[in-house]
Amino acid sequence: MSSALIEPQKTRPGTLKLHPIMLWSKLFIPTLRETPAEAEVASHQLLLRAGYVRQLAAGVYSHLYLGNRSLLKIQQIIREEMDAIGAQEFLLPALNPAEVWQESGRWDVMGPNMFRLKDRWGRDLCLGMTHEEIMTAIARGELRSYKQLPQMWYQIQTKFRDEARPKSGLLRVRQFIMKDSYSFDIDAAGLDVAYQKHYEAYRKIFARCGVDVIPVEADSGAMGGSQSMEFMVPSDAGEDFVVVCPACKYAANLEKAESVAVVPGTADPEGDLSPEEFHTPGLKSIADLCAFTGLPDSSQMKSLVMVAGGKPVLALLRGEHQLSETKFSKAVGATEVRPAHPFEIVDWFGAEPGSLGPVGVKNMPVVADVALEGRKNMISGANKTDYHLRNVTPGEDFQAKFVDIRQSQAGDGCTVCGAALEMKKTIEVGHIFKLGYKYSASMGLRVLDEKGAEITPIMGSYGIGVERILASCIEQHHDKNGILMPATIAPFVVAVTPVNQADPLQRAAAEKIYADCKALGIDAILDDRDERPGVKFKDADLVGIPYRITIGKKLPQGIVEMTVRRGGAPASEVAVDAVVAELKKLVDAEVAAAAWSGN
RNA sequence: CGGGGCGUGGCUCAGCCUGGUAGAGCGCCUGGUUCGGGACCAGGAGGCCGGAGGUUCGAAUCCUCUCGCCCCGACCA
Repeated sequence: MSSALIEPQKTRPGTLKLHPIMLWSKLFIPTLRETPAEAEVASHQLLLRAGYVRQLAAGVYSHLYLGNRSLLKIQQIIREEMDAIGAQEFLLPALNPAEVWQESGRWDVMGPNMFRLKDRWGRDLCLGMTHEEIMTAIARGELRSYKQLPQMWYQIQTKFRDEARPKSGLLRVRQFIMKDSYSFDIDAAGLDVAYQKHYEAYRKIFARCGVDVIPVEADSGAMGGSQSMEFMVPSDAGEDFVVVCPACKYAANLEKAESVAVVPGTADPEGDLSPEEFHTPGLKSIADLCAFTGLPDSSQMKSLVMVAGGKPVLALLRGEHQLSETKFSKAVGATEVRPAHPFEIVDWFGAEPGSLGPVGVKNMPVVADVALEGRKNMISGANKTDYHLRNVTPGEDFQAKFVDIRQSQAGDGCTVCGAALEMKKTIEVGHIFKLGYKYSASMGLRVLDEKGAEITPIMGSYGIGVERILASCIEQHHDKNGILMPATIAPFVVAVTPVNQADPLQRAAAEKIYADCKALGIDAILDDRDERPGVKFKDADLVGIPYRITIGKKLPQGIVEMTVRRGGAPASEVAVDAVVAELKKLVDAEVAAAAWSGN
C-alpha cells in the first residue's frame, strides 16, 4: 500500500479537513447485517445498520464517524445559506442560569420538559432548550441604537428537551443539534424582511440536503406571535399532520388548517318545526343515534363540554367532525382548555354525557362550528339522560356564537380553490416564527430611535433540526439495500472499489482513481479491505455512498465500472482514464440539480 | 403518567410453561481453500441469563421488588 495515501494531505491555511485517512480498512464503520430489535422506523434501522449512530440512552445517541460526517455536511450547508443572508454565527452556552429563564417567564412555562440541575451552591441551572433568552440577554446588554439594527444571529449546537416519550430513533430525542437563529429589527417591516430571508434560505437548505419539504402555515400559539411557518417532510414516520391542497398551493398544519366541510349526507327536513323529545335508552354515541334515527352523522349535533380558563363552554359540532382545541381556545380567548369531567357535566347539565345539547342552556356560553350555521331540524341531546331532541335549529332553538372550531379532515374543500384536501403525515424539520415583542419586552431590550425615543426591537426566531434532516432524508430515500444518500450530504460521495485487493494492478489503479478524485475535490473512500467483492458492494449500498467505481476484470482492457446508487441503473463501463472526469460531471450535475429553483 | 411488550456472548434469537452442568445462526480470532453481490472447511475465544431479595438440596426458569429499552396513548416552546 502506498504510504502517500495515508499521509495527511497538505492543508491550505484556513481550510478545514475532516479526516486525512479515507481507507475503509482503517475507518470505524461498524455495519450490521441484522436489524437491531429496538429500531422500528426505517431511518432508525438504517442509521444503526449503516454504523452512523449508536444509542446511549432513551433519546440520546452517539454519532459515529459516518453519522458525524453527514451531520457536518448538513451543518455546512446550513452555515453557507445562513451566512448568505447575512446572519452571524455565535456559540452559546448550553448551561443556563435560571435567572434569564425566570425573566422571560419560561422557567415555569417549560415545566418538566426542561432539564434542570443545581450547582454546588444550590443555584438553579438548566440545559437550554432554545436560546431566545440568551440571545436577548446579549442584545439588551449591547444594542443601544437603531443604527445597530437589524441583526441576525445564529448558532448550531446541542439543545436539550426532556421529552416524555423519545421515539423513532433520531426523530424524537432528548438531546439534539439545532440551528437556531434570531432576528432583531426596528419595526414589523424589518421583521418581515428577516422572515422572508429565512424562508428562502430554508428552501435552499432543504433542497440542497435532498429533502422534499412542504412549507405550511402553522399556529403561532399563545405567544402572541403574528406569523409562523413550519417546514414539513412527508413521511409515515412523522407524527404531525398537515393538510394540503393538491390543486393550489394551500398547505397548513392540521391545528391551523381551514377548510369547507362537505355537504351533509342527507338534506335537513323542511319546515319550521319545534324541538321534540324522544326516548333513547342507553344511546350515547353519535353512531348509536345514527343507527336509531336512520340519519347520517352529519344530521347529528355533537355537544362537547369544555373548560376554558376554568369556566365551562359548550362546543357544538356536526356529528362526524372533530374539535380543534387550538381553534377552540383561540375562539374563546383562553390558553388553558380541557374537556370537562363527567361529574362536572352532571353538575352543570343535570344530565349525563351522551344526552347533552344546546337547547335551554343558560349557564354557559355556546360556541358552534360554522358548519352548523344555516342548518335546521337536526338531532341533539335533550339535557335529560336517555332523551334526545329532533328538529333542533341553530339560531332559533338556541343562540350560539358561530366560529370555525372544527379540525379539518381529508376530503374537505379547499378554502382557496375548492378542491378536495389531502392529509399527510409529516416530520417537522424547520420552523420560522415572528416572535414579536415577547422576549424583547419582558427582558427589557430597548434601543433609541432616530428621534432619541426608546423603542423595543421586534424579534423573530428560526429553527432547524439537524439530525431530523438526516433522518428524514433517509426516510425519504432508501431501498431494500440501504440508504440512498444525495451526494451533498452523504458521508462519502464515491467508493473506489478494487474487486480483488490482492491484484497489484487493480490496487494501483484504485489508488490513482482515489487520488484523482481527491484532487478534484470529490469526497472519496477507498475500499481497500481484503474482503470478497459482495461484502464491499453490500456495505457501500447500505451506508449510502451515491457513486461507486469498481475496478475489476476488465482493467487490463482499460475499463472500469461506474455505478450510480440512486435510480438502480446497471453499472456502466468507462475508460479508466476518463472515469474521474465522468464522475465529476455526474456529481456536479447532481449538486446543481439540488439547488432550489424558486417556487 | 396510563396500557402493552421485551431484557440470555457484539447482533438476531432459542431455552423459561414442566427448576437439575447455558445453546444456535451471524459476527470475532487462527490456519487453509476461495474471490464480481454479505464464501467454505477445521480449530478457537467470548455469557455473575439487566439488578436485588425470596422459595428450594438446587433458579436463566418459580415469587416479590427494582432498573433499563421499545411500542400505543397522554404530552410536545
